Amino acid sequence: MRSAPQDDLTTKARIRDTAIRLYARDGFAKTSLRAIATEAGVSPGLLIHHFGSAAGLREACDEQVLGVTTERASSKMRPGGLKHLMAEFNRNPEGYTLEMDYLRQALLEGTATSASLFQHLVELSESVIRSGIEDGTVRPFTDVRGVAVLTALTSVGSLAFGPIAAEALGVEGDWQSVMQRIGGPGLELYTHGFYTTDAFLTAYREASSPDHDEPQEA
Amino acid sequence: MRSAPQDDLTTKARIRDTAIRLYARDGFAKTSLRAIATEAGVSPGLLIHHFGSAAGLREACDEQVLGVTTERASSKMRPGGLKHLMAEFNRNPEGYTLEMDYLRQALLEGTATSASLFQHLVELSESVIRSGIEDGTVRPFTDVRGVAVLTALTSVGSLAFGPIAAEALGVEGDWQSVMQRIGGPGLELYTHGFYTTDAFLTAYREASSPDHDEPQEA
DNA sequence: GTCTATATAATGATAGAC
DNA sequence: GTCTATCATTATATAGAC
Repeated sequence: MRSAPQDDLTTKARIRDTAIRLYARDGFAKTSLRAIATEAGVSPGLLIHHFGSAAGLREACDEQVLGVTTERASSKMRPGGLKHLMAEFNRNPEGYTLEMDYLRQALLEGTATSASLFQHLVELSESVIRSGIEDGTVRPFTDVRGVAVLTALTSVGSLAFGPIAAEALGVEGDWQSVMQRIGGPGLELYTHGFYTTDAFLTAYREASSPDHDEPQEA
Repeated sequence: MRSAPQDDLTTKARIRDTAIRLYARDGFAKTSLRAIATEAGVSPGLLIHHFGSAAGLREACDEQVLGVTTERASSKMRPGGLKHLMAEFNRNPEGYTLEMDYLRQALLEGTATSASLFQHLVELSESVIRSGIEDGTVRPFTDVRGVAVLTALTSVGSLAFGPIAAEALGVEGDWQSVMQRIGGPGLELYTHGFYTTDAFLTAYREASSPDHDEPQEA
């Protein structure tokens, strides 16, 4: 589906796609209009002509990437479709790298886009957890939203710091390799837990029980 | 211990501390020498005089923050001291915000510093897990390093995206609030697991058993 | 040690020819 | 639609006075 990204496109679209590629690779702050123009084989002024400003170009890129991603995600996101989506990702991880790398940079940049992205991820996690609790496959957590935020944090952490984690694991490559390596341990953790004892949890609960509402002082 | 950061310091040290504060608050890319100089009440040229270049100042700040942090961490990191460190953090979260915010920015920036930081975190996680396995409080995971990387990813994810997660949780404040809110759910997850059934884990293990070494094709 | 003044490079953006 | 030329701004860094 992305066989010929260079041809059969208007110059404007070609500029936008080049920008997405460079943004995804080098980040937003380090990617200048000149660099994009050179890479796309046009003059710097043309970018302004088409997109009005650097911010305008950035917006167009955001719109494109978010559009492609959410469309792809929602088309696979009917009940039980999450598994399907993960399977498709495993079948063809390369097909998702561009958008994922772009979203990674957006996350690291920390603007409104990333906040909205994280929000969506939490909502998704929460709905998955709730339906899991209903059909009995997921434990009935006392603070479902808290768990949703925690899993979302793990997800964005893996996305954002996958390249760094790859070094730590000694695997070459980027976050895809990390995802594959971490899938097993993660599933093990999510199935059997981490601790073999309730001691830590009960200690924590006692410390934060109503008669100790200031755990700092205990 | 940080009662009077402005007084009783050489001008050079005062510049450095001002830089750390601005870097921690606004990030490295968005903090210019001029901004630091103005905030410190000196001329821009003086920063160059003392630190040679912008990169030199940055290095001095890295060294200072990493020095303080690792010293503080290692002094508390004798066996079983992790709990002590967390308790101290809970007693006085504000005392750690400056260094944490700085490290957060370093992580988000994604340079060599952040890679080294992540490495340390993985090593720490792994040693904690291994000693936990030895004394029987932690499950004997098949891939200890994988679990260590996963927990490290969760940690840096929480640090890096705490402010964003705070919005999603509706709590005001930054990552400290998130940490406190997430502690309970995390402990619950780490004690009882996420799923109520082994089905997902066994399915995964069957899919990646030796006779299916290419799970994409299965 | 500290300042002022200036050099140099890179950025986003404008104007107008083609 | 596209380019060239230019401007204004901002950044780091230098030189030399005090």
